[in-house]
Amino acid sequence: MKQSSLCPKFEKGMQLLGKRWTGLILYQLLSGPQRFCALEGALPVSGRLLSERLKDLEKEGLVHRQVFTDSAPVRVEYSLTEMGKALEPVIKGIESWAQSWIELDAADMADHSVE
Amino acid sequence: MKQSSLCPKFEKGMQLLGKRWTGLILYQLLSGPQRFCALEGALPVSGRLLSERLKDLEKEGLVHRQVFTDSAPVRVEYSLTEMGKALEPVIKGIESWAQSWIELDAADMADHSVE
DNA sequence: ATACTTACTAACAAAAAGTAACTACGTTAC
DNA sequence: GTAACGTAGTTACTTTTTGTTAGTAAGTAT
Repeated sequence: MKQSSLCPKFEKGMQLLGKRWTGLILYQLLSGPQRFCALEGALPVSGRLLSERLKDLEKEGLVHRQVFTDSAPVRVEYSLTEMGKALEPVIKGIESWAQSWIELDAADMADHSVE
Repeated sequence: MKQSSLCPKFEKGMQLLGKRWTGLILYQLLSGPQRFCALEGALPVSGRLLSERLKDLEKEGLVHRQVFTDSAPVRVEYSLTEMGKALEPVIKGIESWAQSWIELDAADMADHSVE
């Protein structure tokens, strides 16, 4: 293992956001608490990975998981904690950066059609 | 492949930043143009991946690659383009978020010592 | 009883990352 | 002159992470 001269907090934060899907999941949750299947439907991520990422995010304190047993079938709602909400300006920043600078090529367009 | 309802530009941007090391490489380059070996030394990333990421970032237009043949051994300097520099507030935002919210556990500390 | 829903988990194949050794090319040391 | 060194990578191989598909448990609707 190599040593780095970076601030370990920053490095850990980047490692978190630098995992596939994490950013998009947080972005989805910015619009309010959502259920597992809603996230699964909104993002091109499989249930397995979504479950894994949500578990990570819960463990790190960015996301809160609440189970509703009253209604059936059981609902599970995910929402942002204070820590998660604190990332809003960053995520919005990425969004507006992408709007200004990213251009799409044929491959990207293809990714957005159904197979 | 699944379809997503997200803005494809945002999704592409997130996919870019959501790759391992991309964020840290850009962070390093914020402090000025740097050579390959400087980046390799500053980050806990191997030459193989660093080379791969820099190639990606160059292709996407975030990073500029300049070869100096005058001096020997040949130097190669990487620097941020306008597009790359435009990410500065985002990266700084992640940095200050991490400072405020991330806490380190034993595992993270271990990652920062030499093996 | 059977099919359906939600929220997962298990098993396996494919892709990406990690590691170590190697190349090319000119430079300097002996 | 040749052996070792430094830079900027690349190749070959292993391990880890993702992606895909199918299956589970608990309750509901028909």
